Amino acid sequence: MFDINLLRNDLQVTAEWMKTARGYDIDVSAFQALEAERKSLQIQTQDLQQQRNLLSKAVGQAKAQKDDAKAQQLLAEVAALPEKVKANELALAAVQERVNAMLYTMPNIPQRDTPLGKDSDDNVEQRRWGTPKSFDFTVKDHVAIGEALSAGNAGAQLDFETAAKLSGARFVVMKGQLARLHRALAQFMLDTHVNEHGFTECYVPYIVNADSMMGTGQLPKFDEDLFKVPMATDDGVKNRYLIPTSEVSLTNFVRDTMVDAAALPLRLTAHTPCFRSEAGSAGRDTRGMIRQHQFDKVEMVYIAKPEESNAMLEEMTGFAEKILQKLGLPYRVMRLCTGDMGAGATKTYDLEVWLPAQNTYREISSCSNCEAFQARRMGARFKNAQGKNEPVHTLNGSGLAVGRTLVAILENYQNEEGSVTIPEALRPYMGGLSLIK
RNA sequence: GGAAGUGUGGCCGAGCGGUUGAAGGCACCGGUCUUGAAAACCGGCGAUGGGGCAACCCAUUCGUGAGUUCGAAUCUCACCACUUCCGCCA
Repeated sequence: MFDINLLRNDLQVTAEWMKTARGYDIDVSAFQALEAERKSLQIQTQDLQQQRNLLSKAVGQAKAQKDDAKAQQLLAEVAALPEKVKANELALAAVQERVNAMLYTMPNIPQRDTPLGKDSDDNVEQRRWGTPKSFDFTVKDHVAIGEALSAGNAGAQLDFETAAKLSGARFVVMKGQLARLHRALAQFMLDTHVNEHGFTECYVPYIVNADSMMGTGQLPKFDEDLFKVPMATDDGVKNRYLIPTSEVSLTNFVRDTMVDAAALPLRLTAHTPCFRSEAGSAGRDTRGMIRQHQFDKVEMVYIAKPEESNAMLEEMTGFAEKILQKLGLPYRVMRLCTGDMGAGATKTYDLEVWLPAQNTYREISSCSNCEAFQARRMGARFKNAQGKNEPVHTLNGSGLAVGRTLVAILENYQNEEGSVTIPEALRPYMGGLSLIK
């Protein structure tokens, strides 16, 4: 949720930056009018409430003193008040509702040093690691490689046809060693984060309620990207939602809680499937495993103190890079420009892995500092050094997207005769196997 | 699915329709004592929002939402969550 104090205290400057960075128009005069209305209504309402409270207390006192005449007189005096109070309360709630709707639908404010830009073309490269291998044969893409690998009498190791029969487009079936490689990747990532990076491994629900989706910002604005699960309750059917990322489950751990300051930063990780309807991306990446309705991801979430959150973003990004390094996959780190950042983020690094068949780098991880945006929505706070309650900062990043990592391994480690070499780091997870063929 | 019960501040826990934001305890902060610490003792201590330059004042808040009432933590209804027992079950 957008910080209302930025609008109250620094409206012009905030509006200008939001326009420049997000192309988002804050209606300055509408906000000021709404604030003025809220203010006068609130003062008026509270004044009426006070009158009612004082008179009611007096009634109690009179009755305690057995002064019935006085009590009757006071009762006559209050009689008209409750109705007025009620009317004012309703009007105030309506105005506050409008203010909230505004704050809940606004994207977060990017950090000031964010590179300006329209889309991914304007992202700024920070560094590269590894050198793309040169092949002395024509490289195949992961689809061709995987479909040519045999799982014996079960058919191809990578099977989109069967997946389409079962579920439709944008799903995949993996079999045999490829399925095992997929599992191995998730195990390897999780183990690395837990054993070397100090994360707590978590198992989390894949279906969450609307409050959780609201907390991390998927709702109310991005409803159409979510898969809904109608669940019967005593008063009808209510939607729950399949998680589009375990960021939702992990970050909402701290919803409505006072987090112990001494416990910060919290480093949480989980391996889960992610479900995305991919509404509006018809025609993009239709071939292969790059863009699916269901994919696995190992997620990293931090709950941090405000003063350390940017440093934690660097740390988290480094941990994601570590996975790629261990797998020997060339990548580059991009600082996202204003136009390419997600709505909740103030600062984001994307990791892009080299895909030889596409002859380009493709996103495999995204690490963001959301600052207090989600924490304000969630009511996640801690006691700061001054003893005041303050929203925590939340960060999330992929560490990594498992499906896309599998794609990168198939393509970068392919051999001329169609086999795929298994990176050293994964062999312990593959029973010592060094080659898929 | 059936039955019963519970939901109060950072945590535990008391609470009669009336000056109850709510006893008590823990934790925390300040102080006394001590070479230092602990213990003991004294004092302070919820949150959110609003008004005010400020001292301060006001409103809201006892799972959530409606309702009864001049007045609700307390009464009524609905919902949510949790606990226990029974049934079913990977």
